Amino acid sequence: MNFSQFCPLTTLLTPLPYTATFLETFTIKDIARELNISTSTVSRALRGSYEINPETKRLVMECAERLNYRPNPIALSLKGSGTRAIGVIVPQIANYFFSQAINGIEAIAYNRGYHVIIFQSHESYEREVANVEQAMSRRVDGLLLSLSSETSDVTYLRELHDKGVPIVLFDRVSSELEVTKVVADNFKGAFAATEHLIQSGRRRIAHLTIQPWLSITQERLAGYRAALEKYGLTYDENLVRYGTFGPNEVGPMVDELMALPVAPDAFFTASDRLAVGCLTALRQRNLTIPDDVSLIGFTNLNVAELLSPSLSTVVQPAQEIGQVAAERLIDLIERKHRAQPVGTVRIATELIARDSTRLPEHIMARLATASPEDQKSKPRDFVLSI
Amino acid sequence: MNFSQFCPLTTLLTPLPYTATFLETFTIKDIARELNISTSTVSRALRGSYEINPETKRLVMECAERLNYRPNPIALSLKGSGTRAIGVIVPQIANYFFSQAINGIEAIAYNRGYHVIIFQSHESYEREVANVEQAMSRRVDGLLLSLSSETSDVTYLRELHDKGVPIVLFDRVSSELEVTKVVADNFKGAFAATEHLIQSGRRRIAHLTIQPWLSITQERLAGYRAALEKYGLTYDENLVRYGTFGPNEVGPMVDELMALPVAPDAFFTASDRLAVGCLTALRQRNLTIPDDVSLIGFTNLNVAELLSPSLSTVVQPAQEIGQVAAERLIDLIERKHRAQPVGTVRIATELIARDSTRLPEHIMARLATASPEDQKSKPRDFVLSI
DNA sequence: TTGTAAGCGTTATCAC
DNA sequence: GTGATAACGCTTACAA
Repeated sequence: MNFSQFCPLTTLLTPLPYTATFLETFTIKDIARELNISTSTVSRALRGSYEINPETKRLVMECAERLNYRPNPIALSLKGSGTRAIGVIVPQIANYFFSQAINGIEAIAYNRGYHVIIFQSHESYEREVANVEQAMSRRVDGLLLSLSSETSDVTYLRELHDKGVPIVLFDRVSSELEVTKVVADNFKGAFAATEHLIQSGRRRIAHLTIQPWLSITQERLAGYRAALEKYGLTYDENLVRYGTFGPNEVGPMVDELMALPVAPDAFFTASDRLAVGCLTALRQRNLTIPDDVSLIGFTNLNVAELLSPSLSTVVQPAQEIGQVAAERLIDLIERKHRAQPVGTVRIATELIARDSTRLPEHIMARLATASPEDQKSKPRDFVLSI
Repeated sequence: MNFSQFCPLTTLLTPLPYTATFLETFTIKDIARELNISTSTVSRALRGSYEINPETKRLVMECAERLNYRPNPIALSLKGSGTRAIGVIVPQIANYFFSQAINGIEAIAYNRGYHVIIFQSHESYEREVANVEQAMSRRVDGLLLSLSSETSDVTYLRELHDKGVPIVLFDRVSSELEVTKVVADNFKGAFAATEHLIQSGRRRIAHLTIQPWLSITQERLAGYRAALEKYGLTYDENLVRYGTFGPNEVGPMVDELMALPVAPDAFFTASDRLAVGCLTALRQRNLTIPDDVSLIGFTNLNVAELLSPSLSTVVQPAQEIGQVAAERLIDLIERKHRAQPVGTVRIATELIARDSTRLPEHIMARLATASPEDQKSKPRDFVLSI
């Protein structure tokens, strides 16, 4: 599409010059042609680089403005000046955590003039690699990714990183990669959740969680154990279950746990799905909250709100994680910090406690008067002897 | 990065030639240089166009394979052969409907070799226009969009469409644009919801809905009215409320409605948010479901599941809408159908009825024995005289 | 059947 | 200060 096509000479001579409308796309060539100067001059004027005649510059700017000139990002990319696009690879978009994270990413990216190209790995290692390759072939300026649960070998990312490609991991990170990472403070979150359950009078806290090899799983488990330890409760591995539970698999798991010699009096779940699955299972089995058990989830705010008032929760700061991750990545891309310290940023989680977690007051009162030994030795009595 | 850099001549002469590893990026030049032929020959061999010496072709293919050659999509775009990317513009990613829709879009796009570039309008007309402009400047092959609630003037899209840019609208569509549209069957969905409430014994059904000028709002209202009419109930505009309610604005609305001379005995809400807000408001006011009122929402499946068993719902087929929209768009881009009929595709909605909507059996029984006139004349008596 | 050269929009490196 | 020119990776007339 050439300028002359829209702006015949006669128009050029009129006092009111042709003005571009929405989405007509002009190039520096068009500007050069109208002003009878060379494209290089136009280019220079536009980015104000070399010393250029102020008058020429003014003319160029004015003309560019009038024609609504927009540099062609594709040509820029070909020249190697970056695409101002970042690739985001997540396991699933239709997962509240990730869609909120993407929301945060997009907000930052937009403000800083970047675009977001989304890829889903669908929890498949192979597809994740393909996605990365695709993103690179589109010459994204950087990569933001949350690893698939299948991914254990990250050498392909290390190669990339060694080649200088800016990479930031978020949420699902790998300890085998020395890149910037942004995660929720899973340890503190799990600690707070467990502590809250203990302070609510619970002693046998089951923990339903996801794949054991994920860093987030390990951190949460560590927080859970640390809280138990602080209150002198023994860690019982029978109470911890790992997996990729479908909605109908949580029920049997709950049954199994409730059939233990000493059944749990609380559940701490590690995800939206698990929280919902567990809640449903408990309801179906006519177990009431908080009389029979407590439930606390590691969930996203909106999900927690939907489930309210049944669910106490540790809120995952999904959006903020996305924001911080995007910020760090773009800083890296633009080399804001010559030597950005490669480290892990932990975003604080928030505990939202609902009454449903807490034992009824009269039982709490009884608990308070019991000696600590008493509490430890016969914990379930206090809870289920209602 | 040149081939010679990785593949010194000596290597070339060995029986086991150099093989590229992940993400080394070679060009047709590299292939040409290694095979001592011209880049054009390589290009032709690669896309099998002109008749080319089968042997040459074989050599080229083999070499391309070995070097893991990937055409540079940016160079292709510059040539004007399309970017194999589609722009998706939605009001909000972190909205379950849209994230599911995007999920469907991405799935189809991936299968057909396209990438998805996401933009959020944040319900702002201005930003929507900016997004479209950005998408076009990135030379996306087509546009998939769901209009912001602020958008009433769509001439900018008409211009684009007239220029031949493939466009498909989904969910939030405009009647002023003659493009392919993909929407949920809002009329039937609303009809089914309303009918279900009526069949569950309700007679004064309030309808909380979103902005009145949106097509989806109008279609739903039409379905609601049609169902009322079918059962001989009069339409009362006092029972219909429009708006962009925040979570704390639904409560007062519910109060207002319950304070009407003849209060509603059911609520039909038009979105996740409204359903949740309404549910919360009812709970806070100690109104029980279904004893006091019924509630049915126009929501997404996962949200409904989260709220289960409190909420009967008409499920929005978000993912399928995304899939169909993406399919139609890519068909358009690839001109599968020379003259694709421009029309509106309506994806069926599904009614999920939970017991919570239905009046208790003994009341239903009383209702059944009452004469139709009786039912019409004193509807609330039947419902609230429990 | 293959090679040469122009061009897509832009910037950088030269000259002038 | 400004204008040619080459280059980015690729496709495609046109020539050979």
